[in-house]
Amino acid sequence: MNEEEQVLIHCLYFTASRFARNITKLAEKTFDFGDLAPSYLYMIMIVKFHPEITQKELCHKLSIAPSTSTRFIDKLEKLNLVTRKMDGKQTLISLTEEGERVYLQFRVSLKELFDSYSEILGREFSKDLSKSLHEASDKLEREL
Amino acid sequence: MNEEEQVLIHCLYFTASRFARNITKLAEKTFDFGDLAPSYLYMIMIVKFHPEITQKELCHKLSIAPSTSTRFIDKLEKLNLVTRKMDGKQTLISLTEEGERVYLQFRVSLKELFDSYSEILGREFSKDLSKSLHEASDKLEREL
DNA sequence: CCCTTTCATTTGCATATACAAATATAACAG
DNA sequence: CTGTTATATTTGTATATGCAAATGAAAGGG
Repeated sequence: MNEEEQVLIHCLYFTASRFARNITKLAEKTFDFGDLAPSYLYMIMIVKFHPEITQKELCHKLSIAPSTSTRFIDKLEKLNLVTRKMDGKQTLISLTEEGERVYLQFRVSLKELFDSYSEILGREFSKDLSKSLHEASDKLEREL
Repeated sequence: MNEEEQVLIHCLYFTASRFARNITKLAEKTFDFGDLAPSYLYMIMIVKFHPEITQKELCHKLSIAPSTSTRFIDKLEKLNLVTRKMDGKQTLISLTEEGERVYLQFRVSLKELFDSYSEILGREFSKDLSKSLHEASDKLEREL
């Protein structure tokens, strides 16, 4: 194996970005929610489990920047999937009924996605990889 | 552990995107090349190892879309780091002398980045994770 | 040699995402 | 109660990235 390949295989930044692109492609194929990209659906899920969650908390749970969350919520609100409620400095987010419906569909798609990559990568391997990524993110976030 | 956390930890799409965001942040802190984002540097490295590589081959090695490669090369050419040579349908890319210099600096930064995440995540863990991601990407690309 | 098909690159357009600056609101010190 | 400080959100702006359509160039059939 030559030097180039060594670097490409061992650089976590490179392998992680590449893998994220590939799995995003798979997710986009699997989730068919019109113009809703996969990441919006995770936001919907978090809100489902935490009605009246603050925007800040949402950012934290999704590991996204506040500005990104503003734009996500703008879009979801326009689509009538969530509602904003101002509360002092904070903004509280909840699902609408339509949002609840989308959530249910999302759970079905999520299962499809899971089956889809499990078939390609192996069920155990996928599970372990996901767990490793989760832990690694937690550690990085603590340090950054 | 509740249902939400289960999903967030076990969905490879979610954990992978999140981790990619986090490690990108670290990479951007480490690589200080003015307005050159990390991904450009990988392109420079590939070209370093394969002078006169075709654009198509570059896309393949980096797992990026052709349009993305066009824009990357536009920028690198403008910065005088690579040259384009048209050859029939194809375009051949090579490094300029300035590009070679940037490559050398990049290698130093790459080592820093490696040390940086190794310290947070552990050397072996990082290596294994990177290898897993590499293999998983290969498998996904074969299927998609 | 022209016409059609094929392949590589580019361009137009759209989206996710971030950072920094601006804004809005609350909290606190005196 | 007022001025300052701290915190949450939004807005302006920029970049990476992709898809689909357009372009350009070669290759092959007649």
